[in-house]
Amino acid sequence: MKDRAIPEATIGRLPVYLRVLVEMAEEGVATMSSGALASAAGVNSAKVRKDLSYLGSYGTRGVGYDVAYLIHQVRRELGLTQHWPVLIAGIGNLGHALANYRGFARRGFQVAALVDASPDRVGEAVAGLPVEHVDELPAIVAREGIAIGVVCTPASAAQEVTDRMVAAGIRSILNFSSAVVSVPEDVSLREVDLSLDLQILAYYEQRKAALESVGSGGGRALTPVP
Amino acid sequence: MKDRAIPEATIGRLPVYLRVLVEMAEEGVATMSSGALASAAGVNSAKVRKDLSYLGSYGTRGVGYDVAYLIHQVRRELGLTQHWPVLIAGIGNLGHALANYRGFARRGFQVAALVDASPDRVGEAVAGLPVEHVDELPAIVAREGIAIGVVCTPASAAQEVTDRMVAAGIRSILNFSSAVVSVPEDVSLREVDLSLDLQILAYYEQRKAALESVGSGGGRALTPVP
DNA sequence: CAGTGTGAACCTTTTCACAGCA
DNA sequence: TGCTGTGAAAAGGTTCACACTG
Repeated sequence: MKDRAIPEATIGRLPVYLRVLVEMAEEGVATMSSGALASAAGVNSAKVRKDLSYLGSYGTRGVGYDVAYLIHQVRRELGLTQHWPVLIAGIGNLGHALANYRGFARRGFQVAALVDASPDRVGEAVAGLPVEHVDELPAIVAREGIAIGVVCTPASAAQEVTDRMVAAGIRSILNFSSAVVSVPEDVSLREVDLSLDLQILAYYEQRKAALESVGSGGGRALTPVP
Repeated sequence: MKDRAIPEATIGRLPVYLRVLVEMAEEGVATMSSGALASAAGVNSAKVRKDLSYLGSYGTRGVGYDVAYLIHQVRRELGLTQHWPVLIAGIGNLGHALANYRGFARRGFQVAALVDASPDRVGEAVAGLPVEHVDELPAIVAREGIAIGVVCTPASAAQEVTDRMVAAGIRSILNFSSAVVSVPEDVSLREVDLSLDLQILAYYEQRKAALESVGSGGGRALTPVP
């Protein structure tokens, strides 16, 4: 291990390792080698070792890593030893689904409040929580100690609701709306586009189809490509 | 522009550019510079130019890019000029939300079939489609010409339903279940973990909190870090 | 002796900087 | 003059390979 700077790429993989480790712990596995963890996480073992070495030297040569201890260390590094109250804005289809999603709570993210701009939805109960009006944001953030805001509104409302979140003191925002929004420099923002990976799959699918038609019917026969 | 190999990093950004371009086209913008596109997409302009140069030389020096023409080129490259019938497996909260998600259809991905393993759900109509039984997969894939399968089942069922999709001839799979699944080499697979970005935000949030406590109450005062 | 931890080599991606064109 | 297209430099990330250790 070295200094305090963990590469971004590693941070992005820690949640994956954590999921595997927790699963293994539940199955009673006490110890795991980098190779085993790698194949369960879908990466290679050198990467696992390098990633984990940024957290410290928590492995045992000739044996592997203690699963329970490593879970603790990864959680600590990611900041998952504390609870993070989350607010969801925009209770449409997706907001609904996320409010009910078990995976959040399981990882320490408690959905603590829901807001929407439509008076029709305000008052409705979703996932055991009342939908409140977006005008209440500052009060809700203070009341629940909201740390992270999740934007599930239509694209047209995304920037406005983001601005309101920032004004209410939220400094980490996860944006599911398909609109690019901007935030002040001290606010963390991540954009998730549900159709992005579908588009990437389409690219590779098209590519496969192109290769095949060359190989079979199309032009001259060619060596099939990896 | 050079040969036929577009870097993966670029492929991942093309959908973002496309979204911006379509939005601009709708607002009547005819021409856009790399700088304008960059700031709307949240990247820098050199990256935009390099990315677009892989598609060909479609810009005009001193002017910028023709929005409509560029949209066409990006769509062509991503394979979005054709339609891709999509099947969703696992009609829980998330499956429901995705079945109703407008963003898919808008980008050429028609949700053409829904399957579930629970007899309770089979027959139910969701988003105007009947939920069918997962046993019907081969018939459905043939009938609808399914190109892409989306896994929204609980983690425990993910590998099985994936195997069934592969057996039925699907060769592109998008996995929303929080389980790592494996597929044969000729099948494309992408994993989306909805709580991953939340965990990454937690990491940075924790970091900000740590820096602050050092700056104010904690130890010696320190220069605040970017 | 199996498996970690890590420098060093390698590859990919980003950024710079500027020549060249509309 | 303003903005593209692109080599070349820099940064970042991955993989190799092996010394070292429980």
